[in-house]
Amino acid sequence: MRMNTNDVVSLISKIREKANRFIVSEMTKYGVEGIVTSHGDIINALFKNPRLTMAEIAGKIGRDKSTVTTLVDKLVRFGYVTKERDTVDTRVVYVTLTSKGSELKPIFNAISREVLNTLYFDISENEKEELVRILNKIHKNL
Amino acid sequence: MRMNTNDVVSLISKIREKANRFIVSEMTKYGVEGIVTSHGDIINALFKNPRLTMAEIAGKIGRDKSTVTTLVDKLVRFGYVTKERDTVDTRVVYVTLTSKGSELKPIFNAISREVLNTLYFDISENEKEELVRILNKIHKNL
DNA sequence: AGAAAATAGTTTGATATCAAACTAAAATGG
DNA sequence: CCATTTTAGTTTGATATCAAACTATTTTCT
Repeated sequence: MRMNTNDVVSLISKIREKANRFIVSEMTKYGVEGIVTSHGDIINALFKNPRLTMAEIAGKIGRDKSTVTTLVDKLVRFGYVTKERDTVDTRVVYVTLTSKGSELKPIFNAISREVLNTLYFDISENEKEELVRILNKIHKNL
Repeated sequence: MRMNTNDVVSLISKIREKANRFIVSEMTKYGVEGIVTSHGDIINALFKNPRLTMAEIAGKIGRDKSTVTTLVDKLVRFGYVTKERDTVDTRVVYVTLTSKGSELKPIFNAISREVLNTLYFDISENEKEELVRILNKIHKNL
């Protein structure tokens, strides 16, 4: 099969948008509103490391530090995280999960499973492995 | 291999962002600046149909009509397209390529080849077909 | 010790994106 | 024929995104 570049890139774009909409929609079902996937990336990063600097978050989620400022401030407003300035190096700001933020963990896990089940419906283990292997090659190529 | 949902979705997101950056960067190399991939989608649509309504463009590129208004206005400012109101149904606005817009065709084709060559480096025809087949399944699932 | 450079994070400005509301025109139905 | 509904596109407001510039602090170098 011979196909246009744009087909694959376009296909990947469409899948990504559909997946993002799916995730946002599932969040809403669990009563978690106003959160988009970038917020989710931050919270997931904090599940793994309960206390991160703004710079660490930016690095982990692949967003500009100015973007992270805006995203984190929104999560603060929603009560999911707190910001605190380091007392030793007052340039540094730490972000930590609140108890409300921690409560999102089972919800995020459930949504992950739902996305996984939907996305991988009728796709064999072989195909999954093949997909990830090829996508990793492509990721490396770009 | 057992992996997290977010890994695949995240991988797809990263590839899409890298591909978009690659394309924007290539555009700049050809002296085409200020154009992002959504503008490119509009121009590609016009390569196939030299005259489209705003609504048709929105449908073809999968963007909201208000977004298309903003994107098309920018392409007008840059001299790549013109807008003209239908004389029969004055609600309707047609978008057409200018000669300057048409000149982008060989550039877009060249960039497509470059993206293709880079993205598919060291990936066999078999792998390409497998990738597209599985991605289409996923797209359908979501 | 103090100046210069580097760093952390915020602010500013621009842009793409969407949803909702709006304006204006066309279509529909009574 | 006219009122109502529908449609096309624009405008408004909000938000995520980035780059550049900025402020404040720390580190480095002389």
